[in-house]
Amino acid sequence: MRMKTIRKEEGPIAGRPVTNQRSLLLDIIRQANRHLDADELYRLAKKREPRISLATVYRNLKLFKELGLIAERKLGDTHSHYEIRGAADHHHLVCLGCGQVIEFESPFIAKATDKIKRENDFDVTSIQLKMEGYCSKCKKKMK
Amino acid sequence: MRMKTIRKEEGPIAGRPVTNQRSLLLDIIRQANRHLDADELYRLAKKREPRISLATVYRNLKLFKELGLIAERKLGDTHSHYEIRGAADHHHLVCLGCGQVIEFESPFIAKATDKIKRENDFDVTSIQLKMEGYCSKCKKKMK
DNA sequence: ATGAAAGATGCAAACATTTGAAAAATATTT
DNA sequence: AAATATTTTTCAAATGTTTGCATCTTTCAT
Repeated sequence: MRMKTIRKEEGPIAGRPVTNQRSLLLDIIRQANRHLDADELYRLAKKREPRISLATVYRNLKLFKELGLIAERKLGDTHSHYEIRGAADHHHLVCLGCGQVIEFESPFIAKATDKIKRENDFDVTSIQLKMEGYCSKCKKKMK
Repeated sequence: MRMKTIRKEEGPIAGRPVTNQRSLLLDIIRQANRHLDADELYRLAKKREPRISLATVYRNLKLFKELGLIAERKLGDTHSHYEIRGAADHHHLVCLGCGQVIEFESPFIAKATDKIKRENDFDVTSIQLKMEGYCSKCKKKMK
């Protein structure tokens, strides 16, 4: 029995060369059930592909994001985290006082997105919504 | 007639020391009717305050953002732009193919924000919403 | 299979932003 | 008005991310 050939259109990385580095990176992100940052991903990848470079990690993160496979999270000031993009998009509310992060979903946002897509005939591959401000505790402290 | 003393609570930079650098930076941002990036702001500020440092620019941009005075825009990959925050919040739709940026407002987003504020008793000082994807032209090109 | 073309990788360097620490400025208390 | 406490500024160094270029790999068409 012959192996079935995988044509490019069928793979998740549509129309792009499938390199070892590329599928390794996507594998790692898929199997990690958490937010990873670029450096964590780089160190995990090095275990199986020791010559991989950090630039390749960044370039592929950018590609995966553009293809809508992962979501980039910029919650703190210093660096981004990445995670597999599941069915429901969720967003973040960040308190500038104590740093707590509240995740939320919103049917209003989903509606807004649909409308935007329709009105502009756009194929939206990623949504980044972050609201910042002060939670009730931190509000009080500041008075 | 005596000059009226300005107490800190009355100024726009609530409860913070009003330094030359700080008010200069806010002035420049106010008078520029466009998105400025950190480096542009730095060079403009240097004309009036030659010893100002880039670190001060960044630290104050961060402060102004937290106070809700300006909005940070992360439209490209490389660096942020900043603008005075007007009455109506607007958001951005970025095409990853051709780079065009469409600004939009949405009552759905406003509703979502209100709800989030109420449900979490949060004081929201900034909203960053960016959608990325492919416009109708770029969609077709990719086939 | 083979060769040409397109695209990806690794390295090093550039760029953008954040941070620690000492000195300076501003605000508060006496 | 002086002394003290608080916050900001500057400089330099560290961190995080992007990019140019030469080389290598994958894909496509024969």
